Amino acid sequence: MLYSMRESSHCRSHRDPSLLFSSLCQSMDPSQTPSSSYGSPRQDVRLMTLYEEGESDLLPMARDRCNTWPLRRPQMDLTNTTSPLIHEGIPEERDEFDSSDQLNVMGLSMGGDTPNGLNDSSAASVYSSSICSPTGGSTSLLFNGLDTSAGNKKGATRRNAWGNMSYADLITQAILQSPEKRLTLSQVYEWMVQNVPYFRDKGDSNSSAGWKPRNRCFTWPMALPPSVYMGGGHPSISPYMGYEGEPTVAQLLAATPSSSLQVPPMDGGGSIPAKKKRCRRKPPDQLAQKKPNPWGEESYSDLIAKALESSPDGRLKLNEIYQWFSDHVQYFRERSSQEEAAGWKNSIRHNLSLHSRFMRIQNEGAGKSSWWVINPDAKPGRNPRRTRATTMDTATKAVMDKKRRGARKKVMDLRGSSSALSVSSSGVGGSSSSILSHDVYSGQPNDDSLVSNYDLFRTRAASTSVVTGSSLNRSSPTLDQFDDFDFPPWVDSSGATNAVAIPSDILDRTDQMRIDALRGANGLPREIKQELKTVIKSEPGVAPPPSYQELSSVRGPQQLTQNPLLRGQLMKPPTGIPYLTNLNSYAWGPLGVPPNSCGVTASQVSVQSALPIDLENLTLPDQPLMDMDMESILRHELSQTNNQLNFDI
DNA sequence: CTATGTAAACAAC
DNA sequence: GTTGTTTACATAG
Repeated sequence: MLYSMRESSHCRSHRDPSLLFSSLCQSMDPSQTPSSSYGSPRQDVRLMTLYEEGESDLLPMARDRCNTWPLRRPQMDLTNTTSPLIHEGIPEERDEFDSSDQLNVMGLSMGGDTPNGLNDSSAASVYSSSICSPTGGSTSLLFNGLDTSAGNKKGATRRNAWGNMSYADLITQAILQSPEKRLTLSQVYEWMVQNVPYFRDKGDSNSSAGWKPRNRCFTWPMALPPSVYMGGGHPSISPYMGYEGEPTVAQLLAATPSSSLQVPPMDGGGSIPAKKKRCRRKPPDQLAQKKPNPWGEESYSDLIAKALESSPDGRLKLNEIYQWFSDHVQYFRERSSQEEAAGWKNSIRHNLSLHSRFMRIQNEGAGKSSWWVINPDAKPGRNPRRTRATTMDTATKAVMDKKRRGARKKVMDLRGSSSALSVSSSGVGGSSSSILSHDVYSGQPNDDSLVSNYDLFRTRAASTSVVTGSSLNRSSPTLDQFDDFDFPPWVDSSGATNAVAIPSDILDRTDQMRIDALRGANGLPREIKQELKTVIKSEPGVAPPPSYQELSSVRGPQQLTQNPLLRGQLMKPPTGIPYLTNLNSYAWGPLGVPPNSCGVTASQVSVQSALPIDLENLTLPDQPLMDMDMESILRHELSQTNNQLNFDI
């Protein structure tokens, strides 16, 4: 019961009345009181509403972290409380409460503001049955009239944050007051919100959170002093960020009802709160401002982009981005305290990670934060976000399944026709296209397929290992979603190599894909060159170079296509790499773009110049990425594995 | 439906 | 604690 507040309090609980109690109880955190709504949730001691209303002699115990009320007691058998059925009650509700007392206290604590009153001191604890609504499938909670509280009455020595009434009593009241003596779970919730001040304060519209307290919302303004951009001196700041004169959002918000701003009403009375109290909700008067955010029109990603663009190097570390926000946007400056900034900093990080518009470049040295840069291949304006795994699980996965079936069939056909599909590999560089950016996944070989596939498969592992190399262990647990994908034999289900291992030195040297290395391709250590020769000259099957998939698993597709640090002076053809000529011999176009550009090659080249040289060469395509098909992939792999396919089908 | 904002879990460092 | 990734959800358009 104590765990997974978020999970069990989600909408699921609305469908399962058995979760009512757990949900309700999980939502009870005595540390979350209105008076502490802007404090740290981890602060320990709180004054509860009731105490603030005159019973401060009954102070709660200080505790580290408690998501329920009351504390677990030793005699409780938690195994029986993890998912109590509603008709069973829960231990907390069974033992110590005097319903009459609670009701009286309840009436007192509610200050008489309950519309229907709570004067029925005979109300019993709730032991309800449930029936399914024939219409909406919503389950109604019925008060079945049993009063089992008689044997459990003890002194009313305990208080809840909302008063002395137990949940059972509250629910009882709710049900008894309903015309039909039955309520759906959501109606019970609503009743709570409307009739109990404590819950009213917790009536966050995020219904999945129930009354899970969210006592911090620093990203949407309260009624605060004027919030304006501080864009002066920064030409990248658009005029709207502005400056003076026009009424600010915050000013407009000053007259906003607190219910929409998560300002806890401390009066404990009267007003029926808005049902939806998501803190982001814009007050009506702000809708007319056409400012989607309290700081202005620009999104986080827009601002991040501005920050990066305003940087001399076009790159910033995370904390520098933070600082830019604070320095240039008053809204964020006004929320610079650690606690207040947590929200918008989180949003910044979220946006950085989420948008293909941004790229992370591993900084040198352990413990140093990365550089963030604008993805030079990002389209102007909006760029796609990564597709979420849920999408992957549904439509895309269906596409993948279809593709996979086709691939299997091809493999079987190939096997059947010949075990020796003779080597027709185009050589080391001939199969450099990434499976991750191949239409194997999307079936939409249009211009967007590269991006979309990248987005789709920019997992944590891929994206992290993209540039860092050494951070391969920083893998995403969500890679599990690919468990069902038949990785090629050289790639195990987690994306790592299997049948054909990546030479460890190659993996290790992906660390060289760092900002410093990106500044020039000259001066590569002699030993690396030698390794390069060794790898490249290796015979297939003896020391096969990593296939495109392997490298993709290390580098990811994005960094195959871009390296913003090579823009400008860095976007020049690599020089002084004579040993590349046989593999990297394309002519450079006038803009440093190889003539065989297929839309991604321009930045491919730039990346290659920044890679450890062996990796660059090993991934050089001498045919456009998009021209690869499954058959050529298979042929290539046959050529690289002594003509033995080892698909684990 | 998409874009965005917000919150949070989680992992690596 | 910071950084980074990801998921989930709410809201606006």
